[in-house]
Amino acid sequence: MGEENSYEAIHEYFTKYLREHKHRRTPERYAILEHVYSYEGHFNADILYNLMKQDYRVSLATIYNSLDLLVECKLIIKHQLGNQYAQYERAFGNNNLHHHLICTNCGKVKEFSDKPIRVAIQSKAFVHFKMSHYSLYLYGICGKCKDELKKGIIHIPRFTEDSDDF
Amino acid sequence: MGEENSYEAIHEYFTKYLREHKHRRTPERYAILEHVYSYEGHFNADILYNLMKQDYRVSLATIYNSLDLLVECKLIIKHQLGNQYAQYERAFGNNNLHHHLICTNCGKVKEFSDKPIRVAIQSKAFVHFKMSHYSLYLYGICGKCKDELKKGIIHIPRFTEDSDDF
DNA sequence: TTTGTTGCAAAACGTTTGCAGCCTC
DNA sequence: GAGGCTGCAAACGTTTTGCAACAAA
Repeated sequence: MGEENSYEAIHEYFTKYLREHKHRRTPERYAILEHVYSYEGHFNADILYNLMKQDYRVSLATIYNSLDLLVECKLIIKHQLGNQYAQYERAFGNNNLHHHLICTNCGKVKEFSDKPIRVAIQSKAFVHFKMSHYSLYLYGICGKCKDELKKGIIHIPRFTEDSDDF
Repeated sequence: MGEENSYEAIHEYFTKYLREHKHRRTPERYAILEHVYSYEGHFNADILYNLMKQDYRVSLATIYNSLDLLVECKLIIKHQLGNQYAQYERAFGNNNLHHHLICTNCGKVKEFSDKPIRVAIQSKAFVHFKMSHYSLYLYGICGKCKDELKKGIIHIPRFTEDSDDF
């Protein structure tokens, strides 16, 4: 898609995708796209369902169905960060070139951006694999939890050959 | 398994962890650790359960309970690659310094290793976040599926385990 | 003895599916 | 008019939980 990330461009892109794949252009699908693209940050199916219920009659099944479709046409990105709700975020109009920090203690998710990492990953090529996108999750302990856990810290010996100094 | 010394260290580390956290050293926990550390590659709770059932009386609940414990003490790594079974792999004695290629068509998972990527990620430091480990997943289309898609075979929503080279 | 852990079964959870009717093409 | 899509509810598959019995501390 072009670099114009206005909502009209998104809408048009979706229309083109639906038409080319012989999927029907239903009002539900457009309503879902609209809500998704006016939502800042990460959301899940339930959040979206409850948000939409306020002013639109839509079922959870249709939400899931449409989210799949939006993932398929790369308008949104799906993250499975645990066995709770899958998380989604829009792919355009958002700063989507980010990675995720996940606190293994409290489960909080934060985003960060890092060019060297991005370059290293994107310059990787495979003979028998065509990369479309990637997800990088860094797990650890956030500042808040670090303070709270200070009492019970145990020493963890490293069995790995490479030592990692963060 | 030819790594007697290694396994002794693992066993000892686990014992220390259990003791320091005031968790009981039950035969089930050691049996699970043993099976996990003699399993090559990725596995899930169900695979482990069925494997252990053959020569050990253990319940799925205890499997899950113990896997959590092993994740907690960093003896195994957990991957949530979709909303199917969570996948685990041992953290030591294995080449765990790898990333994952995931085919978005057939769901096949393949490992690869890349030093520049590893270095870029590991050299990253945060003020309010202490990284313990990370997961990098590259999504795309594997060679096999690329060929099949070319011939018009559409979507194969299957999760396979056989390792073809990417 | 105390109480953390177990096996078992049932419940919980997010997601998918079956179906009758609706609506896009 | 055909059949893809919808809402609804029931079913699904994975994981967690409640509980009585057990066993490690």
